Amino acid sequence: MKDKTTRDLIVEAADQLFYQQGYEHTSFANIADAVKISRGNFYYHFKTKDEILDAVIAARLVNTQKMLDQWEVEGQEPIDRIRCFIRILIANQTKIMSYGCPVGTLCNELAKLNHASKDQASMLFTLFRNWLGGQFSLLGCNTEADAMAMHLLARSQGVATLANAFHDEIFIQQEVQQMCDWVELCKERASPKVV
Amino acid sequence: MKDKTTRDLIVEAADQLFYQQGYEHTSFANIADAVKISRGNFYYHFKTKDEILDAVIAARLVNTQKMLDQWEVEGQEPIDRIRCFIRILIANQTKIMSYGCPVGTLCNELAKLNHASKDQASMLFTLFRNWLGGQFSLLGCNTEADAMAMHLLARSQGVATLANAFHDEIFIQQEVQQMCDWVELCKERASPKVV
DNA sequence: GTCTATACCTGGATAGAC
DNA sequence: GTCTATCCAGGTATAGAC
Repeated sequence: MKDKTTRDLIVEAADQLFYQQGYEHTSFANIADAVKISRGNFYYHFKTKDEILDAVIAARLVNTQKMLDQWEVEGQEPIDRIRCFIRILIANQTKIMSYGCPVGTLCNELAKLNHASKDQASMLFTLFRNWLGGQFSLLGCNTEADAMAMHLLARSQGVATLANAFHDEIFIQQEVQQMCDWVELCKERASPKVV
Repeated sequence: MKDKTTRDLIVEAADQLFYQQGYEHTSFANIADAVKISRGNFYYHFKTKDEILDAVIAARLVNTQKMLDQWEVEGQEPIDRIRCFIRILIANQTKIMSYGCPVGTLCNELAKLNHASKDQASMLFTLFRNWLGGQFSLLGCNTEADAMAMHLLARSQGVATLANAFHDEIFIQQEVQQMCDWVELCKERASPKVV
């Protein structure tokens, strides 16, 4: 269970490099160097570059789902769980300022390439969307739960894009605070405290 | 004043292609085809691909400034002008759903390439930021004007990213409406109507 | 200013030895 | 399963004729 196969190592390295350099800009040589295997060996594990991309997306889907499951445990109330989501902007702020959001930037790139796997990449967003939608439902925002999930997802995406462009972590923190306030407000509107 | 030079045509074609396909994915051959000149001729006008990128960014800066100046004329009140900004999401929704925001996606790509011109590309955001900041100041939100500009910029970026991933124009329209409502609220808070 | 031809390199992909 | 050697396409860039 502990030692990773070469295939796993390739996927892991590719995942990182695709994030940091972009899919197209990352060559087999780059990945091979990172894993410390020869380029030829590569093709034993993956026949094409597209196959690696698919494997990377699949791995991200699994890891994302795990993270969501984890938040389900960590956050007692729906509002706490939503805050877990918002706070990834803080937790990952250094990376975000350098490379943007891993999901958003990948979707952007694949859309421009009109790549066959672009819809698969969007599934990463769908995972967050559905999970957030579920939390907003639990919060009492039944009819608008999905719209609110999309709204929050969009705001966090925008923050990542601008934080990347301006390298501004104060901005991230301000916006995170505002998003938390907004969720709080949503909750109160959905089930007003009886005073 | 009317006939465009070959250089202008190259910049125009490159601008479009960089937007639709991304900078890296666009080859000289692509641009040459679009302009209907030979690849060789290319190098008479630009020595390297980076030079074309710089020219494209410079052109976008000029065009963006023109657009902002235009909004200054079109919108009587600051709030009308800010609405001009918000509504580009609607005006360009088809393109946005296919290729995302031209500014955000370019900045993302150049950041990953760690390209020398990435800061120049971010200047496009700065143009919007400062202009919006000016409008929010006029609206009466003096101390927070810049933060509000950044907030609105971020929200529109996020909307573009998700609209691209989900190809959802209803979502764009809903979010545009919410942004307009938010600006309205900002205005009222800054200078409350005396009833 | 525009063209053709071409040099040169990188990157994806294959073949076959070990 | 991993390696070396190699092929081939495509992309940047140059030279030089017109």
